[in-house]
Amino acid sequence: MSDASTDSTSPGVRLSGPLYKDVKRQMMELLTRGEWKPGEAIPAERRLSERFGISIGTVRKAIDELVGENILIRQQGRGTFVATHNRDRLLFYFFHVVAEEGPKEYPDVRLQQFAKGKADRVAADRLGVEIGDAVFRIRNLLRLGGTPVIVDDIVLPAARFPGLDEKQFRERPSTIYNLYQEAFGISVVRTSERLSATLADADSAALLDLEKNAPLLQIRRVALTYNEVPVEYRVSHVNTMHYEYWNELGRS
Amino acid sequence: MSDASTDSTSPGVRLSGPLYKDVKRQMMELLTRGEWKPGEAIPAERRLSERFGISIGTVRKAIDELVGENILIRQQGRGTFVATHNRDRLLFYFFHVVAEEGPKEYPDVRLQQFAKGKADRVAADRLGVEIGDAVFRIRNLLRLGGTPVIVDDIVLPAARFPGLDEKQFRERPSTIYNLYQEAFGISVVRTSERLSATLADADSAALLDLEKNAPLLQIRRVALTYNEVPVEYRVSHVNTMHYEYWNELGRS
DNA sequence: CAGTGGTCTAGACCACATT
DNA sequence: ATGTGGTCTAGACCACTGT
Repeated sequence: MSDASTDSTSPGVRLSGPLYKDVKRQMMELLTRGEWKPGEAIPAERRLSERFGISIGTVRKAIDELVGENILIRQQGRGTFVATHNRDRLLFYFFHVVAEEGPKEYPDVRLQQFAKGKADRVAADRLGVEIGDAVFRIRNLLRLGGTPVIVDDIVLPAARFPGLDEKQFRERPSTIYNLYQEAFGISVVRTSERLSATLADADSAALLDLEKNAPLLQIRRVALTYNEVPVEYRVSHVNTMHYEYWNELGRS
Repeated sequence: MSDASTDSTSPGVRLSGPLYKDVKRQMMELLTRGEWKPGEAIPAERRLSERFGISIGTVRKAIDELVGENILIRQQGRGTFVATHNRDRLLFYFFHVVAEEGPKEYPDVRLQQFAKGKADRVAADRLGVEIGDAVFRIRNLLRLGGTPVIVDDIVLPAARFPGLDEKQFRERPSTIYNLYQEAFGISVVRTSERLSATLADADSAALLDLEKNAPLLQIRRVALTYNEVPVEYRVSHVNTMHYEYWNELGRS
């Protein structure tokens, strides 16, 4: 219990710095390797403290950080679970388009296009692949309150989504990120977005039931999984006539 | 030092729930009342644990939460300080307009207008005051990389900013939020923003050196101080030709 | 009831900054 | 050398969930 370097759960070597950071890193490896799967409970804190041969408080500190990054979820009396992508999580963390007044709505997603293609310069750069590498291109139209509000153009690196087909997108029971997680073991943990104002092109205008050159909010998003690895590039165009992009600053 | 209910630093009554939440609440009161001032160090953790008659770990947990809300700042070996508004903090937490490529820049702010007026319906609603209450209206033009990029229209409730005048805005040495804090004891802790796409009106177009009806990113921001009290309403219009609004989701 | 996470304690020692 | 926050320990007890 004392020598971590001979423990099967600790493939890495204890290098330096705080012990709880090392424990956190080891837990991340278990997650990345899929030994702890989304939706499952991880071992109890007491058990982990015994396994790692450390104090329970140190285990808690490691878990605290993973909970803070929305990778684990604590539930008093039940256990600590690996986070899954459900509707509520999407709505709470990743979907920031809201009505001017009233509660948050979940969008009605309709697939418009599904195609295989090659990565252009921008997508390759954002996804960390080579120009010309195989990608999937998906276009979705999102409705809120019954009217079309958002056009999503998604680019996925084909190498990470082997066998992805249109059917999976149509039959998706929950969110898109849930599909990535369930079917391909890819958990989106964080996204980075860049927003700008543009004018509607003919395509977007038609889909969103607007005049050409109407003002649209453009969102360019990169979705990242564990260890900051990019897995999706998405360009959204939002009609902000009745909906807006909501954001809070200074929370962390 | 042992009985919190007779201690001058603990005016409230211990009601229920976790002890550290109560300690946090008491520390918030000290901050709100100005007994702990921005830039100053608060008493050492050991001293606080003695003063409150509790364990040092419990004090740390209360401080942890305040640090997480950017109200206190820990510095190992030096102490724990009440957060101040300097350029770096603004840039890091509250200024999200960045160049498409390259590092973050601090904007060059130029005052365009300063006037006293009455709150309209929207401003009154956002600021939690009555329609017709006295307000200050400030217009700033912000330059990045030498060119005008943002027009800020700021509304401040006059009641909270007694004696504010144009001179203070012109001679401001640091950020606007620093002025609020230094001159009026108002610490902006968090902001809530709503973004949409609009077309430039004649005024904005002239200031930003654009054609009328050019697409602009509109940001409507409410700035909040301790306990979610609104203190500023601001509408920004951003030319996103060469700069964009940057955001990260899923961090917390 | 047993098992889980949540709170709280009372210390020890470490890393860092200042004097 | 002193004082600060940062880490880590080894427990106790509480609050909650499920059986």
